[in-house]
Amino acid sequence: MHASFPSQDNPLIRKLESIFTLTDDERQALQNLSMQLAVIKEDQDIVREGDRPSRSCLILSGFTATYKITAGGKRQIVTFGMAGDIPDLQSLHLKVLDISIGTLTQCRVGFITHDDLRNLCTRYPRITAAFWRETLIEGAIFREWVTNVGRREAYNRMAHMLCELLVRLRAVGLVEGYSCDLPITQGEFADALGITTVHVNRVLQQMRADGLIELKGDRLNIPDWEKLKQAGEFDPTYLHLEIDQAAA
Amino acid sequence: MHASFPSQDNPLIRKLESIFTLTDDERQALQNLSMQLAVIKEDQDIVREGDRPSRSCLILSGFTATYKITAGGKRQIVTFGMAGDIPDLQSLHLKVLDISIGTLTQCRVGFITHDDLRNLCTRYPRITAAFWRETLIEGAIFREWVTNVGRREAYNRMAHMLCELLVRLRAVGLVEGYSCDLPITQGEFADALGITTVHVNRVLQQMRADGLIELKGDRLNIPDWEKLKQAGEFDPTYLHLEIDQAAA
DNA sequence: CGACTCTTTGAATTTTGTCAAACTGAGTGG
DNA sequence: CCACTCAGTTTGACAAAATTCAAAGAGTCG
Repeated sequence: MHASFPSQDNPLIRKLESIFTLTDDERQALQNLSMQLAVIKEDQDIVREGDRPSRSCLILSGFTATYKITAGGKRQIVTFGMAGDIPDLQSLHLKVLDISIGTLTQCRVGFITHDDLRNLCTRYPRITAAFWRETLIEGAIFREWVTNVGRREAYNRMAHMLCELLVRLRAVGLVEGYSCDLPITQGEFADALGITTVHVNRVLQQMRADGLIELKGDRLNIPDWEKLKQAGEFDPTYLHLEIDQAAA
Repeated sequence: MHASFPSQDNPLIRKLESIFTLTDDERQALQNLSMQLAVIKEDQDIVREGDRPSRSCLILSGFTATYKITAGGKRQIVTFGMAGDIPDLQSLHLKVLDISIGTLTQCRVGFITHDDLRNLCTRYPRITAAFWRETLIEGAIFREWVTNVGRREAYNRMAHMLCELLVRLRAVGLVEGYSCDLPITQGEFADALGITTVHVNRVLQQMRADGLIELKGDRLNIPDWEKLKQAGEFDPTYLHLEIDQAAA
């Protein structure tokens, strides 16, 4: 089964080109990568901690959360996944998954076997480098999250996270101006920020009152990007985008 | 300039063999890797956020901290480095550093040029995989830290970090029984755990009173490993060691 | 013996969590 | 079309965890 996106609308290619310069050959090879398409309903786990998958999962549309459950039963979301991401690419080299990945919305995904990925990497060493780079950027995002959770108060922490989401969404074409769909509940933000739902709610209200955000239902609008960036102490360098789309 | 360790005492080989199975050829190639040796005093930065290094830094002995400084001037340590680690291996594929790395103690290090690393990877694709795997494990450690900082209280957070340090040190042969050198100050723990020095102090006292640890100066001893593991909800899976050295 | 860094202590304050309940809005089935 | 359900949001009062500030010990090094 082959994905049949025009190259421009292939989320994987679009994503990789936001962090790496591909040749025509490489773009074509990625275009020809076979994947098993699937639609997964919201609030379903795609993979679970402890799994030993033999394939990885490309997100074509929708949102996922990569998370851990502590022994005490608390959930920590360690990153959000969006179109173009392969949130379990690590499983190519780490046999046992140390995280679970669940959908926040209905998602269209493409499963790519590790064998196919390995073949692709063998034939195109620069694609190895591109994927490696992608996992390194993912690592950079985790580092920033450690810093965000460890060293910022809830208000600034939330501001920072919203900045990151906007920039990452813009890199894959999912932002119009300073507005985007953001189907993340307050409970999910809480699990990502390491605070409680109640506190997320209070912080969001304060941010609305301060004119930093307009957030209603699944829709986010940022009336004052500079102010939000400042509140979140946000500097997009760690996202390592080829073209710095956060300049605006 | 060549490092002249017998293979068993080459920290890089020892570290890679704790997470990957090397052939004799590959071991030899790593053994022959040329590096510029240096000794760096304690409390010195090796590299700084914003740098664009053309080489990476192998730690031969001593401890480092990888950290960020927030706009508000607070420091967050995102991981500790020890013998065998290449804490800025990422710079091979990410041009601009998003973190700084400083020494906690005097360190012996070996600088390896990116050109040499790239040549090695081209000639030995399995070494590419080994290095990639190493960076993926580093990513797994960041994920665990996000969870630790986000979802555990200070006491359990500290217990978890001590467990991780012991297991990682054991993997490179720096633990005798349940004792090791641990030249990390309370202020540094504070910056790693996302709490204050004062609070670190109170937590450590409580842990001592509970019989979880004996910590004096640079020396850590763990009289009751099971109890400490339980307090930290520690499961070493995320370290992805080849031989699970935490089983004991 | 200073000079220093690191550790320890106490009291007051702030941030965040807990608990419990009410409110809102979108969908469902009668 | 309305009552009902259900997930998500909002509110208030109170409690717990962690911070802040300030100062006093302890240990090490020159």
